[in-house]
Amino acid sequence: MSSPDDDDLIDAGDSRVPLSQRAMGMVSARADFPYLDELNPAQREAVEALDGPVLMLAGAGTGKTKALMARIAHLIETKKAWSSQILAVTFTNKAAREMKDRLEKTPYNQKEPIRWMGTFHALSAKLLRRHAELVGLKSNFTILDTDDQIRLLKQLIVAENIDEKRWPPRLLAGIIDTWKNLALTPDKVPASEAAAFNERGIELYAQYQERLKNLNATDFGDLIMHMVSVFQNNEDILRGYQQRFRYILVDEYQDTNVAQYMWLRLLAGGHRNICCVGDDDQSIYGWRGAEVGNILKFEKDFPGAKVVRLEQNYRSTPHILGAASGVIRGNENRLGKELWTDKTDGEKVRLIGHWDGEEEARWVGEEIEALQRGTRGMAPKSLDDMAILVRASHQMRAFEDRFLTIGLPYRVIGGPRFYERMEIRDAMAYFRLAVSQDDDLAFERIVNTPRRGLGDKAVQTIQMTARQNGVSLVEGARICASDGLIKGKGGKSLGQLVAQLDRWAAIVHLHAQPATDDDAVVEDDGTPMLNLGDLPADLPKTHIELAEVILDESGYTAMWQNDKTPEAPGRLENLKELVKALESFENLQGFLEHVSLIMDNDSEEAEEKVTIMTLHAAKGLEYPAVFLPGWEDGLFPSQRSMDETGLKGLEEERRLAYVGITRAEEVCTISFAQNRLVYGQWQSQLPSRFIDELPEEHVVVVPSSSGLYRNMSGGGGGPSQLEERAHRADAYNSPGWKRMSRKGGLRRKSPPNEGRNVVIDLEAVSAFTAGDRVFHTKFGYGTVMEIEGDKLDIEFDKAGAKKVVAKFIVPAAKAGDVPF
DNA sequence: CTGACCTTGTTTTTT
DNA sequence: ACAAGGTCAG
Repeated sequence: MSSPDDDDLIDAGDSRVPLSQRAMGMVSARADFPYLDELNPAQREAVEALDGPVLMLAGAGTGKTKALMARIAHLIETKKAWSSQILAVTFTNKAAREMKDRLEKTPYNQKEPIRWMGTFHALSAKLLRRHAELVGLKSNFTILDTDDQIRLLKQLIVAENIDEKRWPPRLLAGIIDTWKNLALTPDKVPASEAAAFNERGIELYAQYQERLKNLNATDFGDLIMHMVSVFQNNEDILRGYQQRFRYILVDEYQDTNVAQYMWLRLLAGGHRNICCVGDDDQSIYGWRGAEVGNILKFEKDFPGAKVVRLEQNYRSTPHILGAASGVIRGNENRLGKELWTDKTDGEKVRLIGHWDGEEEARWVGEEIEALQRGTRGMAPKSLDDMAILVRASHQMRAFEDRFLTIGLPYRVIGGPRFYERMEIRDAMAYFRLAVSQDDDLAFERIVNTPRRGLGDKAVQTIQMTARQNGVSLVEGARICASDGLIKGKGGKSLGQLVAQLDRWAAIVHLHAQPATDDDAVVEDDGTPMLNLGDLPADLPKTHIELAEVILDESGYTAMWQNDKTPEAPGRLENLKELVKALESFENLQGFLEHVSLIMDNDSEEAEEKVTIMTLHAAKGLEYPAVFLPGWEDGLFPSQRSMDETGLKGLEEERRLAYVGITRAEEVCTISFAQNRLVYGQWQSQLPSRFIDELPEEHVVVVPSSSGLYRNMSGGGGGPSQLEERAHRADAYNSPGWKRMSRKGGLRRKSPPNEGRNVVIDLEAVSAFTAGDRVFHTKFGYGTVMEIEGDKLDIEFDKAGAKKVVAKFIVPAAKAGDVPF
């Protein structure tokens, strides 16, 4: 296990603190600090204001990372601080890694890297491991993810005999999270909050915390909240860290929640050398506890704070900036900032209305191909330079379907993360058990995976036995197996499992060696250096081999090898990748400790692809060409957001629109559809109110094939906006539309423009006859058995029999070709 | 214990 | 429409 004190507060770094006074005299000629010359005046101001609180209001694309890097360089070059005295906080591992990479590339890269650079959670975990006992944990506590958290809550709810229907674990998890985001321990939850979920909620919260303590575990929220408690209740410890971290840098400050804010305030409390970088106009995570208020009241919280605005944008054309500014101007609650640029040329933001979502997707596909060829006098663009940003992930489907049929390569960002995948979590549960047999959650997860004939009943018996004897589930299982409490096949396989667990644990024990505390919060690249020469030859020699053995012996690998579903090969592939990831760690323990906090899977693909993702996922990214589809009231701004949080919600949606537009460098295309399939029902849509807010002089309306959207207005403000919207709504009440919608009825399967589709479908169907060999992008190869209407009955080689709409099918011979 | 049905709730997502 | 999660019969 790690030695938590190895670089504690009073390390060498602190005893030879470079006194600021001494350093001050040396800051004079700029020639000493050439990186300052690369900055614009605002950036330089932010960089040179090293002492005292600073708020860097950095608009989209204004070079805030550059300024941050320069600031770190400046802190070190002016000898204000050693790198070990700088605390740099980010929200995502990606941001932390990026910062680290970029810093390494600067010529001012310090001899030693900034060790205290990482996410709130990673840094908190690192700190909490040193002080775990103060909140009733051991230093090797495990960090549960959301899935574990919910399963635990579910157990609690069931144990308490509470109706699961009325109080779903997910809901309770959400409420507890909210409280934790506010740094409210169970004893501090105010009565007013309690009313929201009945007193029972607090009770359950307290029980849940108790249970976590017993499991020696934390959830994500705990990491921050526990550290706030530690700081609040232990002045000496707090003072130690205040002294150690002489300079604090915070990225994406607008995303901090209350608990994180307290965390920062406590740490910055002494010297007040805190520099927060953020953009109130890009605060889009209010729904998960982020407090825009934190950034809005910075000056009040840190009196005498210097506020620097970075407003020169290096990313987008003037029209794109103009459109974005026009939209964001609609928000009341903002500090105020206006982006500007040196650039002079560039196209206007394009706006187009479509008949329905399908047509929208088709049009975007064509536009992408046009951009690829080079259009409107622009040089050809790579697919990597284009992105489609949607409000909700279900919007992606239409694009995926379309791109699949025309063979346009795309990548979807988002979706389940690597370590959230079932197979990865299962494998990890095995590893966790090998390392610690006390891990009840892990045991529950894998006890019947692969199938061992141990269902609910058996698990209940094990749980009862464990509880009666006051031991872990593994011990309980051991008793059940040996005492024959579980009979037959199940009992036998349970005995086997326990024996295997013992064997793996023994091997882990053999491998055990004095571990070194690794300080790389961002990433660990320690190479495995095991010295296990004295192990019997047939035993796995490294943790990597052990992992393979575990997956093999448990039958887990075999389970997927025998699985016929098309996902199975991918899952096996993921398992291989997981084992490979072990290489960067010294042992299983080290791996497990870090994986919950740092494992991402952004593997770089070689092929050029269009990116499809949500607006949220796009924050911080930029693309030469951006498509913003689905700008329809109710979808964007989202109805739910407005219903739940009213004006606040609407303003956050507007910021989302701002984020979307400002992702674009050269080409920005906004679109909406007049009809959309919502929860299986056709709905007629109104263009988004944000469209009215786009200044006319920065927008050009593109004629669409359905031609229903004619008069584009500038949003002049005032009552005319409503009029305009109503006026445009007329387009949807045209005789043609009325006829369509009446004909469409409620049960129609095809969209209101059925005529066109039927033709296509029939064409598509007629291309096949029974017995044809065909290909489908998701199900693979198969044989046509029968034709029913526009659907084909296909017996897929891997995926079995399925009915598929003909247009998704390609003759096997030219798989990948466009079907029409 | 498992597979076939039925009910339910559908924004955004990190750690 | 559709996926996920729960229920219930074999």
